[in-house]
Amino acid sequence: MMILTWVRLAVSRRCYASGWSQPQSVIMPLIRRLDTCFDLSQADRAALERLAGFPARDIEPRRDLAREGDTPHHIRLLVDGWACRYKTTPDGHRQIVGFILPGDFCDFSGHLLSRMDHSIGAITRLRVAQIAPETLDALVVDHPGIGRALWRRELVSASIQREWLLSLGQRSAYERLGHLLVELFCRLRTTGVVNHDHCAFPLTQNDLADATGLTSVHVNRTLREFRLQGLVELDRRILRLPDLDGLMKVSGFNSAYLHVDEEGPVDAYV
Amino acid sequence: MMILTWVRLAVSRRCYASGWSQPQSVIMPLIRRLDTCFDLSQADRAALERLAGFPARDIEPRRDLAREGDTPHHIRLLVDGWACRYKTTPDGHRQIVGFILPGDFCDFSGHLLSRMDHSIGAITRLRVAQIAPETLDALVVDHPGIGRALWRRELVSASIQREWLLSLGQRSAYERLGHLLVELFCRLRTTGVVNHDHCAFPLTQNDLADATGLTSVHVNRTLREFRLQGLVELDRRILRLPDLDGLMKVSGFNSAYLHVDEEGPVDAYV
DNA sequence: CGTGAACTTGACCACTGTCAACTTAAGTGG
DNA sequence: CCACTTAAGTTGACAGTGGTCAAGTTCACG
Repeated sequence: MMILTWVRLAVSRRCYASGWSQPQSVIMPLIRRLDTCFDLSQADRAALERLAGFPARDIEPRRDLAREGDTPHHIRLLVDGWACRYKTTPDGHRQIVGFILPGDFCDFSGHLLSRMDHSIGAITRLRVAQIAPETLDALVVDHPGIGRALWRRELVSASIQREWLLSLGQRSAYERLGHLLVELFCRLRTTGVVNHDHCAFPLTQNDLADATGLTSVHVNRTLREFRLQGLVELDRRILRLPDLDGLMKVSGFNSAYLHVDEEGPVDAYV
Repeated sequence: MMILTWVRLAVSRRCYASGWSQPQSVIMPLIRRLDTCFDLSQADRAALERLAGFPARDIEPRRDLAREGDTPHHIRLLVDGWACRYKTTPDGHRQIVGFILPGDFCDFSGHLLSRMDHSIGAITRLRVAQIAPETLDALVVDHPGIGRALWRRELVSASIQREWLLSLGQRSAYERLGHLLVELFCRLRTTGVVNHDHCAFPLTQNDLADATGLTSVHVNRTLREFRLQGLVELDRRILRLPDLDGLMKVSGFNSAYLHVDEEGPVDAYV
């Protein structure tokens, strides 16, 4: 109880009071993410750290960062907060197709493809750094290792999308929701915001519904079942997974698709 | 396993019977695909054409090219035939997460990520060219335009995956199946195997079910409804869409996500 | 305290899955 | 050429997962 209260305060400070990331650099979340997954040389790290002073700005929660059809002119790096990629059908149904966590790029692909094929929405208040394409261009030319790491991050995103397709197509509501919670928990660990068995979790049941292709009513029913079984506690924006292994088991979770701690081939081209 | 024998020129009877064009060279499908979508310079084209004599081999229909967990050592280019990417749940349900058409690479991402996070299965008999990573490496170093085109192809694949997520999560069985048929029809046009309103279509109703997250029984029922409405005729592996615009309408199809005929930013980095 | 967003629950039901039997098509060997 | 075999397609009866609708309650915040 005491712990939960402390975390809640920490969450508020982190997500809603801007200025959390002031003392640190805007680039730290990115470095941390690349570090845990890939092999950056000292020179690569140093080059990245030179971006530390990059200007960042805040985005209000529940606002759109980009819309389908936009042509992005900057490459935006999420420094703090949660965002999501989503698409809508002509008749207005929304599907969240991915979550963007600190250290992820927002419109990396939109830049190469000239138009966004999906929208990006802020879940919480966001802190976003804008990087000019030329800057990133120069960086990857001088440091192929960084370019490779960034591309591998894109490929991991594609892998996660494939796992979501498996979830939406073949898993039951119960497995689907459990799988998503485990995935987010695992990904959050690499950003260092998980304490033991719980973490800040700003998604509403409606967000979870849009991500799993369920209705919020059914998400609610499913969460109740998880709660009764002692597998998930989700209350006041705090997610607690008291039995992570058990939850992984019932949701058919295998972390291989996240490609964590995986070395790429040494001779890989950029 | 290197047991499979290399066959240089044999094109399967089945492929001819299905009405597929005979490939002049192993690299033509790739050039055609890159050409229709992106801007290749004359030098880029020439460099690609120098790969024309690359050895290709045939794969039996319904065999796996790769399995989840494999570490691919070649980059394989599909020259002729249809393949699919798929994943399975622990309890054996299969979800097709994408189709690989002539001119597509099979294990581009698997190479950079060291392990396949999904399997690749042959739908028809395949003709596949194996390209050594070093060869492709040298190619993209000498011709950044090719590298950019290849990466944009990967990003288009990711975009298609997102559209599938929208389908699986938010569209009805009817819309979902119609949407998939239109998508495949559009993509096949860029490979030049579509005649007016029909084309060879080797997918079984079971394949369609695994791709749409439905059962084959329900795919059958839905196809019947399309047939009665004069929107789809699918018989003996020939797909006919007599009213493409009508089918697009009822399935909520908007081709923007395929990023066809889209120019990227001129200053894009590789 | 008041207000709105988020959450919760129950009653009802439809879209799609399951099961099973049958038909048709395509290939195989005698 | 035909009988046999097997995969693919077709249909009906029935069931269940998850959606819809509607009425609450709780919570966060001004």
